[in-house]
Amino acid sequence: MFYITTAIDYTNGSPHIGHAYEKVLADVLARWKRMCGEEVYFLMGVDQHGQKVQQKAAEFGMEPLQYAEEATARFVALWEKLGLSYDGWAATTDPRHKLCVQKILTMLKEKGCLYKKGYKGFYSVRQEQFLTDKERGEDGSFGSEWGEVVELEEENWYFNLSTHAPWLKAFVEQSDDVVSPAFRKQELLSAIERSFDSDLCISRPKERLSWGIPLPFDENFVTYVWFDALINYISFAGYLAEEGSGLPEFEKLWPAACEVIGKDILVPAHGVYWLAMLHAMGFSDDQMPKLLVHGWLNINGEKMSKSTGNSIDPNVVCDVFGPEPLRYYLIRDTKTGYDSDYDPERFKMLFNTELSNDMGNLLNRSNNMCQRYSAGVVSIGEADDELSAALRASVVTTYERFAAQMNSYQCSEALGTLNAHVALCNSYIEQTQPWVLAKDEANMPQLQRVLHHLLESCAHVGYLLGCVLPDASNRILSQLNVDVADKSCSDMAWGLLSDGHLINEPSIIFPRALTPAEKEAMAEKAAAKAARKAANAANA
RNA sequence: CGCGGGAUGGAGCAGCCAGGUAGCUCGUCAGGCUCAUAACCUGAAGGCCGCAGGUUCAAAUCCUGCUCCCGCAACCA
Repeated sequence: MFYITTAIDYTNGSPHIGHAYEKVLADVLARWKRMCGEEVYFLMGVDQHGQKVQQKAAEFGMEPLQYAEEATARFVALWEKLGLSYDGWAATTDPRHKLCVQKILTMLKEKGCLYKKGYKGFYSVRQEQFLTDKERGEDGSFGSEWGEVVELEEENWYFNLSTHAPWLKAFVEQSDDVVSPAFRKQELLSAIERSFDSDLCISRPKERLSWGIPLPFDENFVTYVWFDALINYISFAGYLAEEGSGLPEFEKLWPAACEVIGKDILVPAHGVYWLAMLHAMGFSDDQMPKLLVHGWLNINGEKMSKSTGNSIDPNVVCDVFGPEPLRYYLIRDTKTGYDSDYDPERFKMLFNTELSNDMGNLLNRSNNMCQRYSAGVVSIGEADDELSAALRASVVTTYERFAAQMNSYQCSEALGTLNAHVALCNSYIEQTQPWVLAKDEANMPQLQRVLHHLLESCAHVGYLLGCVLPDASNRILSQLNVDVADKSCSDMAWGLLSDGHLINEPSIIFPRALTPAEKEAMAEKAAAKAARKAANAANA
């Protein structure tokens, strides 16, 4: 079982393109594992409690639940649009989740992991949060942005994080795959150091914050939103679930094979709090989830932020380019784990070159020639030649490389592997020159061989593309009249097309995205080239 | 000395862990082809691999020091 989760998005605003990237990445991995024949459970969701939601709701004169549900609807609508194939939905206001959180709190209290303590500090009434020395200005006072600051003393419940720190440090040190990419480990280890001398406050007094899950043993408090949110990964996997809850069987899913998160929430939330929480609940070392940490999509090298107004709305991008081109761009132009830069020009370039010119055009020209020279019928002969053998060998290595790269989360590189085979096919056409072969009936066997090799290649490309672009994959395979629905990746081998196989009419899979001005510029360029050629011919 | 990431032809990146003639995509230029979405194929130009030392027969790659950029450290994928 491959249990994959994403961070649950906070419902205090609208999704931006970074949210979309994370979900598409997880979806691609989930689809890939399904293609490999593995059983997959893919969980996504929303984090609906907490202060920011309560504040936002108040701003709009709404109840927190109503506000959270409206925000949730915006996320769900985008996920629909992007074709995400999630199996479970984790909304933290779900009663089943609340029950699980409360059971865990009770259990931890019984185990002696929770305690109540007073805290005295400076509190910003406007921002509704405690301030630390870091918020103090040069002169030691708090800036005017905090409004009225009062010294406040209150009691709260704490989780004994520091008690688990030595275990956590040892666990992370010896593990070579708890977090990937590996370079994040150092960052995590230094964050763990900081947790040695401070416990985690896991409650908020109700008079300050009511929008949360009440502590089962102290009605005056609600649960801190991170403590609530992190539990979604197990609550919606069926942990401590009641009979008839409709949730999955926990023992089948856990531990999560892959929890996809952004680099900002590795520390302290997932790398420290979450692992320590699980350990406190009694999960053993081999029951710890694996974290896949991705980078950020920047805009012109700068962090995307609502305050500077450079946030990109994925809905708009979908409307302009379509959801699948967006999926392709996000995966292709981002090296998993690192930051990347959102650039509409590169977006168009990658789509037009790799998908339209190379892959789409390959299918189109292959299909066209098959229609023209062989009435859409594939025939398979006995003879062979070196170029064709090399093409078949490439299909084998393409599967091997693609699988290795996807299994190590290098999705962009996997698409590069696919493109390399496409380029080989285009080169194969130039070398075999089917349009020349077609001129002489005697060359028919060779021509048939070339067409067969091209179309079979296209079918494999279309199949592998399915984890990133499911819709385009279906269109390619249906054009080739190939059904691979019940095949897993390991079943795939040369021989999808049998002798006499009939393919369907060609149609453009990836129409080039060009503005009228760009089209005109291309036409001019082509005309100039033709004119130059004519002049050369005249000179000769 | 807080922590992490980055600096490679005009642009974006790979290569670095396991030293050995610098690779990919786009762009530019020149050819070729006409099956195809004015697409495709071939070739060329363009880089002293951030700087300075060191180790070595040999350094983009290992070591030391430095410079510059980005992020985290403080609700935010």
